[in-house]
Amino acid sequence: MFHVGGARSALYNWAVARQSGGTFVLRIEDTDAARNKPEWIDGIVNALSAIGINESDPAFEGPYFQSHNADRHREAAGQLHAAGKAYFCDCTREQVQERTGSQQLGYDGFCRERGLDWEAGRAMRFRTPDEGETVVVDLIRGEPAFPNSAIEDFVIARGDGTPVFLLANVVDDLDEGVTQVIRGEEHLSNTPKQQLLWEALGAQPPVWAHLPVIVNEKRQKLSKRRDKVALEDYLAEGFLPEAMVNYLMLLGWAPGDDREILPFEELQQLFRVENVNSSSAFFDIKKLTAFNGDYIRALGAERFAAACAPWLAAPHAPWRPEAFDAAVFEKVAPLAQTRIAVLSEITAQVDFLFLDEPVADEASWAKAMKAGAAELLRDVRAELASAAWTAEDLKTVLEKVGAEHGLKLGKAQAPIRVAVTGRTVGLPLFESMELLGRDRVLARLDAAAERLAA
RNA sequence: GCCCUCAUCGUCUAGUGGCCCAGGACGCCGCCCUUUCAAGGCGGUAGCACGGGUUCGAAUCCCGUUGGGGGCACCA
Repeated sequence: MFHVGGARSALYNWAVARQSGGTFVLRIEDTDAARNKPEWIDGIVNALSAIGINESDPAFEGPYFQSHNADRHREAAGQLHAAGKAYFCDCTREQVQERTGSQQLGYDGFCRERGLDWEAGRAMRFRTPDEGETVVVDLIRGEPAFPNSAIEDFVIARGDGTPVFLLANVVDDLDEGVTQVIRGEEHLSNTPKQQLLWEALGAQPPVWAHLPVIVNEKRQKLSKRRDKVALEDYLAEGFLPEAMVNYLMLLGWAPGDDREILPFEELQQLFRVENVNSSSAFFDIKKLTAFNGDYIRALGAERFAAACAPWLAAPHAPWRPEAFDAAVFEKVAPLAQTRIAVLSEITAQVDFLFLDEPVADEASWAKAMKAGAAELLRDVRAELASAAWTAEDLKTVLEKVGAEHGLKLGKAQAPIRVAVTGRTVGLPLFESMELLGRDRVLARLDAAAERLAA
């Protein structure tokens, strides 16, 4: 699963990398090799590729697993210990809490001067400065300063000797020559720790850019558990990658002029990390949907048909596969194109053309089949039996019969529409009837009349 | 509890001391167009969290208050 927040970070990184001639590094950040599954990389690479971040591009570096660099992580831990910048500690959580008398206070530095040697079960802690402050250079937030006294001697290697994520990340970034890190705001508090590590390892920390988190309607950070956050899910539902990319780029940043719908190429050039907003942003599915509708309407006939294809076949399509007629679809496609905002909606727009019987939408039926509907249906049916069969002719017929019943076209078409398409709203009626053909239209009118009589 | 951070229409944002009695977009409402529904066109609704400063002048700078978010693991 690829998180939309991750997609936005990736897009921003990608834009910066391509602007500067740098590279975008894809790394699966998990220090535990046992947990690394090759499918993860495939899934993420596919998701990135779907939004235009291609593995084959020279700006793309990786992908690889962090755990593959485990030896280097250990080496760095050893280096820190040898330099006296880290020490071993055998305290348990309970012991620390007992000494400090608090669950909130962090580690008390008990083992700092004990000179413990490595032994299974002893963690390695980094010796943080007692005074001064650590200043983080952040392109989005300025230079937040963290008092060193508030940073406890944190663990950098576990009791089994394996380095933790915090250290592993620094070592990898350092080895790869990373100079700029664009990541989520949730990492900001850990940044001073990482910077201390960079410095202890004798290197210059990178410049950071901590993006505001993406939140739900309750203003909480989007989470897998309660929110729909998988990029793949949105794509699978019929959001176009281009629309998603456009929307994501604008979540926390704006090009500056009043334009919003822009191709990625242009957004990429206009993008400036330092102009990214610092406050959290709400993931607004309504606006995403509006963007998507825009992108759908801009599609050429061929691309639109191709985009719809998955929804016109099993398992999405409710009709028998052999009932689908591509030529018919091609004719109504332009009419349907302005009526859907998400591709999955195409099915309900055209289903009456391919279903043996139109769907029975009871609300529509109740709304349209009022008093007089039966008579109208009967008279229209009689005229239609011999009328010329073009949309224009059909309209003329209905206008005429409607007038005889004292109805304007808008009112008269309603029962016919429900009888023929099953719904009160949908594609233009006469064009639909023309495509459906006389036999099927008459049969449906008969069926409706029958139901009305019962 | 401690540390960090954020604050412009409901939402995403423009705005970096006068161009702003705040602009755009989504949403919502209305009108036009119209065979329904859309699309399209036109119009409307709605905001600088609060309180103090600084300044001739503040959405913009400073301080405070309130409210929100994130982090503080031998998780990543």
